Amino acid sequence: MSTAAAKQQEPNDSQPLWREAELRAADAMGRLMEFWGFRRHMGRLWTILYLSPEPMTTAELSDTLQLSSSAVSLSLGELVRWGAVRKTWLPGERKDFYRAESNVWKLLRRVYERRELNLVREASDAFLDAQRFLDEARDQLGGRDRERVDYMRKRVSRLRALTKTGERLVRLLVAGRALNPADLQSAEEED
Amino acid sequence: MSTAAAKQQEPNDSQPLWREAELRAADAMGRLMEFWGFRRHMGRLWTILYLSPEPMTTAELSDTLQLSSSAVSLSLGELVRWGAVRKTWLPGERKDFYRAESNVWKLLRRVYERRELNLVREASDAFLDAQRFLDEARDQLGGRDRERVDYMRKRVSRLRALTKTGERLVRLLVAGRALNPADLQSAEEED
DNA sequence: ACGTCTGTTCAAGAAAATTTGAACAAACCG
DNA sequence: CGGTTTGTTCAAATTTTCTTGAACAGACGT
Repeated sequence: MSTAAAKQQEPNDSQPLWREAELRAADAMGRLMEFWGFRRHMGRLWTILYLSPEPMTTAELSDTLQLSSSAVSLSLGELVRWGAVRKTWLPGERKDFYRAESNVWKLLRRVYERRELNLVREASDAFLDAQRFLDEARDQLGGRDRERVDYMRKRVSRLRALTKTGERLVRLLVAGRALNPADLQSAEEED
Repeated sequence: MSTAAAKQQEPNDSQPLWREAELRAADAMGRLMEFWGFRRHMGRLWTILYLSPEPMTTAELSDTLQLSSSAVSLSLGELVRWGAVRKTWLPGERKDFYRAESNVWKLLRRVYERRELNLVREASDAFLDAQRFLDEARDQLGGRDRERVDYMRKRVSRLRALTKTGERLVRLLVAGRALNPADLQSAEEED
């Protein structure tokens, strides 16, 4: 009965007994996601879906988390774009239903592939740009200034090596291969 | 001459030739840091210091990046707390000088140890809490509702396993050991 | 075709964060 | 000491991000 009632938008006073547990888990995931650079609601919504044996509607979600329908629509749409949530339709129902993609590892790989890889590549390109500017400057300078530019060139190239290493690391992660930090450290030596 | 002049707060029009390169690199790192959840200025300041052969003063830094002295003080202080920048003093100088910690790997480890480890542990604890609430609820329910709670318990315990795995992963990273994603995936099975 | 039910988009309002100048404090010099 | 230089803290102001309600659009059943 309580299960069935939960399906309708039910008055705030008769929450299912497990609601508290649900919310705690959702909030924990929300904090993780927020820290990781996503909207906090994405983590919360995903968790509610992940904990539900049945696909849910936006109405149930906004009821559970006390969110406006537009907030749900926004974050849910983003989750769908990231492949973290799937739309499904139940026969005889007009509403959209949603279920969580439950393979978290797959999700992680996708995010790293689409987002982190980009990020690190852009940084790498920017360092390359910086190097070009330094090369230009070097040609016009001599003496102490040229020495200084040479120092900077070494440092920038080390930064670039770092991002390249990061790129490699993310690629390995995305490919599901083993990571060996020893490789990573090799890019660094003291001064 | 230009080198010496840069030491004083110099009028905006006579920038050293390498300034552009410096700024590009600094901005790239700023974006990385911001994405990683730090103040963007932390990345920029660190980079300027990292590219300088000599320790620098706050005045030089605020001049280079066009930041107010309070902004420099704030972000620089945070960098010092993270061990990413060191104060040094030059004989005969009253000002504080700063130099960048140049072992980036060491920095990464420190951040993961202090920040990410905490984060993941808190999430883990929250999931544990959620489990307790579910156990309580389970005792008071029967039939479909109990089944539903049991489903949720399985799922929450999978989330908890996930954060535990994350914790292990961060520990390995911090210890500089090899990471094997095969271990990580083991925590997951479809439904 | 019309009215109803769903979901999305948008712009205004609210909330949160960053930024800054000024006040304060501390160290140093003569 | 008194004055100067340097660094930090604070609260106000700005910017940015989030949130929401209302308008819009699409699909469906009658």
